[in-house]
Amino acid sequence: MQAELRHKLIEEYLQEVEFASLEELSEKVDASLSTVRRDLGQLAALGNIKRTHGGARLVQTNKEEFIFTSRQKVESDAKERVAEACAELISPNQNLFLDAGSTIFEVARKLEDKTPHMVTNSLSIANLYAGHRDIEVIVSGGVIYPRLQVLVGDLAVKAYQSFNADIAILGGGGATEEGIMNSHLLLIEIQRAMIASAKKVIFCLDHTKIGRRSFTSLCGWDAVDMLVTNKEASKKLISHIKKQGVEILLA
Amino acid sequence: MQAELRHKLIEEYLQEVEFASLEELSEKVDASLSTVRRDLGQLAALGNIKRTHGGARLVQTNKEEFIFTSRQKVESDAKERVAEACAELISPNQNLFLDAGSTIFEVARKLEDKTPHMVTNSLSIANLYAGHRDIEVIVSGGVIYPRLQVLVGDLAVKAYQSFNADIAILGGGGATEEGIMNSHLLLIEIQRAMIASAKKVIFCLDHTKIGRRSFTSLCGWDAVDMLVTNKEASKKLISHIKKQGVEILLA
DNA sequence: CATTATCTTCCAACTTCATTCATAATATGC
DNA sequence: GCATATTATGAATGAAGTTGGAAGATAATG
Repeated sequence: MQAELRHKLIEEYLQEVEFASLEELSEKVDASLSTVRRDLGQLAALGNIKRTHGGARLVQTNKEEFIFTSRQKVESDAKERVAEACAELISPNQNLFLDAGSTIFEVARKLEDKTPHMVTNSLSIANLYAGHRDIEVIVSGGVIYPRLQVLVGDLAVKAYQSFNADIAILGGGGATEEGIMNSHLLLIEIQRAMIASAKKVIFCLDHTKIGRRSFTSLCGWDAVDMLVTNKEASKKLISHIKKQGVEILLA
Repeated sequence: MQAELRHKLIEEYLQEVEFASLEELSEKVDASLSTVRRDLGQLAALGNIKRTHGGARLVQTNKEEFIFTSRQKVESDAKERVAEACAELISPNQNLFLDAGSTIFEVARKLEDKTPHMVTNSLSIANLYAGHRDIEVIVSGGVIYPRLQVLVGDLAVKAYQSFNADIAILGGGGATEEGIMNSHLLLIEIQRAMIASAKKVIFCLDHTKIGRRSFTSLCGWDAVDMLVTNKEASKKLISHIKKQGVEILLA
C-alpha cells in the first residue's frame, strides 16, 4: 500500500474515533508498527494530527461543539467560513430558529444586517443581541444546562412547538452516512422540535464534524434540506449525502 | 489502554456524575489507583478538572466570564443592604420566582449558598448562574426587551403560570399608599403572573422608591406579604403600609 | 488522639519510542 | 532489459516513558 493512501486512511479513521492506538492503526492500514509510527510522525509534523504516547488523536479534539463561552476567541477559519456562507442564505425579515453551539453562534453574529426575527435556546445568542434594538430575539425558556449556555427541557420544546419558522439553523456533534448525530440527549429533544416546526432545515457543520460519530442519532438526511460545510470535508461522504436529496453548500 | 483514551473517558464520566472517587474511576477505565491519580493530576493541571481529596470533579465554568456581571456597577449601599436582608429570608431548597431589575439581581447574587431552585425572566440572573452546577435556574422564555435584559411577553407569562413558587421576589418602580407601581406595562403583566403563582410575595424596594410614583399601578398592598426596604425610607409611609397587613423588614 | 483513608514518592516490570540495519520496492541511467 | 541508486519497509535493539504496587507521609474523621 502507498504511503499517501495510508495517510489518508489514518486521517479518516481518526476523524471517526478521535483517538487510536498504534496497534489499531497498524491493523487498519495493514502495515507494521514501525511504518505507522513513521506515518504518524509525518502527519504530526504537518499538524494534521497530534501524536501521543501509544497512539494519535485529532487536533482540536476536546473542542466540543456545545462547549464554549461567548467571549471565545476566533474559531477556526473553516467554522467562520461555514457561518458566513450560511448567513448569506438568509434574507431580511425571515423568521429563524437558531440552535445553540459555537458554529451557530457565529452564524448569529453575521445576521446583524438581516434583522431577522429569531427564536433561540442559546443564552450566548440571547446575550449577543440583548441590547440590540433592531433585532427581535425570542428566548425559548427552559432550564439552564450548566456549562453549555443552553436552555433545555420541556419549556424549550414547547416554545419551539408553538412557533413556526421559515428556516431552522442547526448544529450537531457529527454527521455520517446515516444522518446527524449529537452528544446530549436533552439537546436532541429540542433540535427535533425545531426541525418539526420549521419549513426549511439547514445544518451547519464544519469539515471536522463530517464523518465523525457522536453519542446519539439526531435525525436522518431525509429531515435535512441543506447542509452547509466547507471544502475540506470528505468528498466521498458529501456526494453520498447529496444523493440522498440534501442540498450542499461548500464554503 | 492508552493514557489519552483514559483521559477522555474520565472527562466524559465526570460530565455525567459531577463527582467521582478514585476507586470509581479506576474501575471505570480499568487502571490502577496510581494511574488514575496521575491522570487526574494531569487533567487538573490543564484546568479541565478539579482535584479533590479522594476524587475529582468537573471544574465549573467561571461566571465572571459573562458580559453582564461585569457591566453591573456597584449598586448603592442601600440597595445592597436591602438585597442582603432579603436573601437572608430564603432557606435552602426553596422554589423562587425572581423578577428582573437591579435590586433583585443583587438578591440573586447573594443566594449562592442557598442552592434554591429559581425561575427568572432576567437574562442577567440567568447569566450569573449559567455555569453553576449546584443551582438550577429556569429561564422563563420570552421576547428580549432591549436595554433591560428582561424577557417579556406571552411566553414569559405562560411560563410563570405553569410553575408554583414558595416565594416570589419582586422589584418595582415605586410604592405609594395605594400600592406598588411600575413603569413598563409588559413587565407588569409578568409580575402579576408571578404574584398569582407564588405562595408568598416579597417586594424589595430601597428607600428611593418609597413614596415615588411610577407610570402604571401594579398591585395593591393586599397582594403583598412582605416589603424589604431600608431604614432611610419614610417612616410615615412605612407605618401606613404596615397597617395594611404587610410585614416590613428594615435593613 | 487514634484510626482510617488518601497522598506522595519510589522502584521494578512492562510498553512504547527512536535508531539502526537488512531487505524489498521503486526509480533512474545506460 | 539490466544494473545501480534511491526510497520505503519491517524487524531488532537499547533508551525513554508508562504502569502498578509498596512504604512512609499527610490529611480527614469520629
